[in-house]
Amino acid sequence: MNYDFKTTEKKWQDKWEETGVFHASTDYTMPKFYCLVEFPYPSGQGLHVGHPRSYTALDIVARKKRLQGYNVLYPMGWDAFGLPTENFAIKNHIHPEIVTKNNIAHFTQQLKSLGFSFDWSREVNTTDPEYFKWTQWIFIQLFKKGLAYKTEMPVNWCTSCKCVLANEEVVGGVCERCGSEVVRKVKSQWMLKITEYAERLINDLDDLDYIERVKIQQKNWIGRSTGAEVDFTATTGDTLTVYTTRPDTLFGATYMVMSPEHPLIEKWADKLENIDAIKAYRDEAARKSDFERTEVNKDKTGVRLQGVSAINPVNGTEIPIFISDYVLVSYGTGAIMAVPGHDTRDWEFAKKFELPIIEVVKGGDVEKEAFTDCATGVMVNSGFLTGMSVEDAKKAITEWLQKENKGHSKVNYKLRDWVFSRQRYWGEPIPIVKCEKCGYVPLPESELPLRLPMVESYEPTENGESPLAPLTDWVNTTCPVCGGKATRETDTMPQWAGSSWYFLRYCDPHNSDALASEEALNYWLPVDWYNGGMEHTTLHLLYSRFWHKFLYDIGAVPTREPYAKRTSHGMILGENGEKMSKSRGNVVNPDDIVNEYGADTMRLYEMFIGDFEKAAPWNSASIKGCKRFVDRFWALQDIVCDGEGYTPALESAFHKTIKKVTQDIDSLKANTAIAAMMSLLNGIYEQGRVTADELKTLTILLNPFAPHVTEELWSVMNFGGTVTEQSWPEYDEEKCKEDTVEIAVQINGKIRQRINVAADISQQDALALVKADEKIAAELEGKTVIKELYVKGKLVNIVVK
RNA sequence: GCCGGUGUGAUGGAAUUGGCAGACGUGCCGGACUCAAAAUCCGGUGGUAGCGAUACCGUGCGGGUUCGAAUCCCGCCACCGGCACCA
Repeated sequence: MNYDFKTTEKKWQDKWEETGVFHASTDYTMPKFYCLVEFPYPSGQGLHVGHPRSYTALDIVARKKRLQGYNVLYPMGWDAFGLPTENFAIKNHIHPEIVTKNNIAHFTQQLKSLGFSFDWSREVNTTDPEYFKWTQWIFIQLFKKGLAYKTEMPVNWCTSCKCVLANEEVVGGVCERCGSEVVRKVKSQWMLKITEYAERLINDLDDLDYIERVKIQQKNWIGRSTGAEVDFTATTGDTLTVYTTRPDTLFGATYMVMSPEHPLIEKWADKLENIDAIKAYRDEAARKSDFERTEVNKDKTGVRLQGVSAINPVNGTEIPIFISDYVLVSYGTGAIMAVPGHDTRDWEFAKKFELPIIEVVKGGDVEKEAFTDCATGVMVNSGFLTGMSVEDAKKAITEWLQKENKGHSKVNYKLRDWVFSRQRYWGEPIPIVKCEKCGYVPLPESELPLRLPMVESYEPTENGESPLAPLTDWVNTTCPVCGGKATRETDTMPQWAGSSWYFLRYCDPHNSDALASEEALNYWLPVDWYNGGMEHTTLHLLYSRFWHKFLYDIGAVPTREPYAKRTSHGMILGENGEKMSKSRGNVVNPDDIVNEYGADTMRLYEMFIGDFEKAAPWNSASIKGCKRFVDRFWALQDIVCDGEGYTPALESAFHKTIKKVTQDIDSLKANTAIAAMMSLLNGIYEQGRVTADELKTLTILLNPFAPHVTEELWSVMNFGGTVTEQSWPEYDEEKCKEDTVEIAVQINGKIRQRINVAADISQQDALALVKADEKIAAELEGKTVIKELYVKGKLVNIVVK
């Protein structure tokens, strides 16, 4: 009988929905396992074949954990605010709410057709007011603790989205989402003080089970460096403070550079003889886009300040000051001491402006290039530091600065505060009003959720205002504190807001008194296993760790960290090895695969495609192998024989396969788990029959991967109940071993023969057997044996001369 | 430039405390079934030489360590990802 996947898969999906068999239990005495995948943005394009790669992998984990007796939470929801929906809505004159609803319906149907064991009773949606009520609540708590503040500052402005972007959203100088040019624009913006958590965000990584590349990428992004702040005195009497990671080179500082935007420039305006040239340079720098300004290989430019110079605190030398756009206002103090002998950028600048270069660390040739090696150099021309190693000199000079009150050690981070406002409609309204008397005032919690007003037009404005700004009826309000005139904040939150805490809501999704009950959070947190894309490492993953730590600090959640374990899947590429995209015409639609081959085959194929962590090209031809596997498994029912337990020929194979599949699921190697089951299946067909017990074992093993065909087989075989009610099979370590093994026989490391021996044979016996072999005996004839090696169960190597 | 990763048959990929390279799948070749095709089943399939047993070569390139290297070390090359004037 052929396997009819179409009706069978639908039948079981309906049954799972009806019985709610995958709903997580609220029996908090059971051992728990919280298994999480990144919830999708329900785009108009529907599901991508990349989505099921992650969802299937953790579905396998979730299903196996349930069979092992855990209370498993494997939820799904929608990260539904965002620009594509808004843009589609604008173009087609449909409200974003409707667009979102339709997209979610489509996604839901697609996900259900793949048979994932999500707990649909806990579905969350970031655009649901009952959900974003709590997103707004968290924002208010941040505001109350001084971690949300509004400030005027230069921000990244996407010229196409007409909206500001967080630093994390600017990739290679262009907008992460649309690829358009990003320019600098001064705007008043809500900011979140993620920098306050920089140290903890780095340090706490140590105790987490994240794959190494995620940790490294987050650390690099946060960018901690240790150095010193040094106070130089300007000839105006002002203190000009710089940050440096090389305080040891202080004697080699021959000039200073301030960023063009440095505030002291304004202060010194009347003392600067060339103020016009300075202002012209600053204006030019301001006009440049981020991309132009940070282009690395461009020539150094700058202007020397005429009329003001600085005194090097360590030796009293008067040195010139420049402004140049290679110094950033937003990092350190916005000014540097330049040591051209030992910094590549300073060296280039010094060569161009013909400034003196002093060697203070021996080991290179500072006339040819900057010598930047810290490990081997010895201090020279450096007063009391001369003769020290770089490391010792750093300590000595920092102590000296501290003692002389001219500086101190200092840690800096590349991480910047998070720009949190967006000038768009389809996002959470920021629940703050501006009162003429009281300033910024949060809405009382009783007024949450603050809903989006219904509007006719939500097009972005050219002047950079939010589409909500013209709605005077909504904007004008009264101050919750004094009752006076006030206006609402019209910017909305970025898409990353709702996704920063959604995993908390799954624990208790219908709670109207709190983001989730204490009891539920105590039980479910932390997430035991979280899988998602590498592209979120410095965005969602970092943001949500920040929010979680904040919530921990105010006692709203019981754990310091949200996710105990983080893994990441590789991308599925198009058949031509390029990234899948409409414009490349290489997009594979998961619906087509499910229709043609069925969900089980699709799931197996996506897991079998290769190493889960690596990118893999789609290959239509290879799917057949998985389809054959499903059909051959189904056909096992035709060769079921009498008898119990495992047949002797296959007993060890079964134990080994159970072991392999069990371990491989836990280490995210579904590809080799499937290969092992294919091998076992081949072994069964070679034997020509299978016992009911054997079939039961294989069915349970395969169930997490191919849930439909396994349930159907279980049912037609009348094995009783359903597979989901069974227990995960156990293996016996002893029985994984074969009685006899084939070992390789090497002479001088080259294989000359293979022989069968008892698995537990001693070295002595093995060697005796080997030497009795005709071929080996002939090889050894007339040679001197120097060494004999035996690796148990693997090989014998005889070294001869 | 800095950080991380990858490189294995025709092809996707297996194999890591150093121990039989190429598991499993695809494709291809041959056979069975069929009027025929598809599907299915059986056998073969790294390269070179040979009828053959077998021999030699073989994991990006060049060295090294070792009885033994895809795996470890040194030096390169290519590709992918991230960061990038962060002092």
